Amino acid sequence: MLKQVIVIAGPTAVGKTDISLALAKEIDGEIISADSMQVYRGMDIGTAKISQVEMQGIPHHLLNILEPWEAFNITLFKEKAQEAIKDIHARGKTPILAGGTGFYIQAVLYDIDFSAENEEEKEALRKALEAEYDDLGADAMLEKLRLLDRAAAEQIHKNNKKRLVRAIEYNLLNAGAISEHNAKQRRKEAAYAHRYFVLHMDRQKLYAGIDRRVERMFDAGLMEEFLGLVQSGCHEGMVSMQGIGYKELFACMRGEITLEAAKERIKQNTRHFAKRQLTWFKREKDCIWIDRDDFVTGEALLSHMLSYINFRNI
RNA sequence: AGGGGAAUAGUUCAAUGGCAGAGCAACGGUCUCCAAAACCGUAAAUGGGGGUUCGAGCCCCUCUUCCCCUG
Repeated sequence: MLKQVIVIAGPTAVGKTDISLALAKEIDGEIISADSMQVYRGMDIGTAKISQVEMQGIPHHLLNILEPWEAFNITLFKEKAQEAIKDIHARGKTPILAGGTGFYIQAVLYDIDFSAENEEEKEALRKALEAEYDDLGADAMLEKLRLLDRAAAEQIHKNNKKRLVRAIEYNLLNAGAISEHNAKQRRKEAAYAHRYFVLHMDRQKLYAGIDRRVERMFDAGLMEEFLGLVQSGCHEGMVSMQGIGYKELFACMRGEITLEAAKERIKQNTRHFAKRQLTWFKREKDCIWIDRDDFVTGEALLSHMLSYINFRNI
């Protein structure tokens, strides 16, 4: 019989943190953060990370596990999340996977297979292919992929350098075609008995909330946090510094744009991000969509969610 | 009040009197090793009224609105 996992997802700033906490208290759960940026230590304000005090004793996993100069990716996330789930189950508790990175949630929930490739070999090949893309152009690279994997070439747009390069790379490093691998992964059944909640609200309200939250981040010292990270050696090339709320501040620091412009850019990027998150969740199967506006109080929302959770047969 | 200038998509700007375009925003989508990343698509405009012309965003008259200068 499959073990249980609760998922709480939704766009940024919709209020996942509060609800996850409330639910964890109610069902004796522990929270696993499904977030690609909150894994980094020292990036607290810009990622809207929950503080130690706010956790109220509920264990949180996968927060602050890396330094900002370390690289993080879905393979690492999946590994660590699965470890945490196993550990929580072993202690008789319920794991609550909470966060906004849909890709990460999917990888864990469906136990997506990320083939073990030789890291050094892969990195070298990727660099070479990226250089080739820049030299020969998109059309030539798409043609290259077409010869290796016709189906993949039809699915990937030639302008999407990252994915085009990854597809060629996969086909050169592995026995099969990436299109077949992907098709196989897509057919997988969920690895856990789960309830996949997606929180959402009126788009205009969400956007207004995002704008307010960015203002609060600056009031709370986002610029100081950023400058501290730069001082300790963080630069634009790092994965962590691709985070919204940080990447925009480099131009500001160099005097290329004003602080006000940087703020606006952060708001804009966050709104775009929220939209992309929603697009992802819309495509995900078996989601229970919860409109926050339908519930006046947190208690009402919580009891609604609990009505979906049956502990004998989830 | 007088003089001058402007008015094109939500916005910033294009368009010899000859098929009104672009960037950004909005909206929709893709996604299986950087995913807070990367990429794709859609909709959307000539301020109102008259005139000249085969044909007007463009020329003329008028109204409206905005900006600048003078008092």
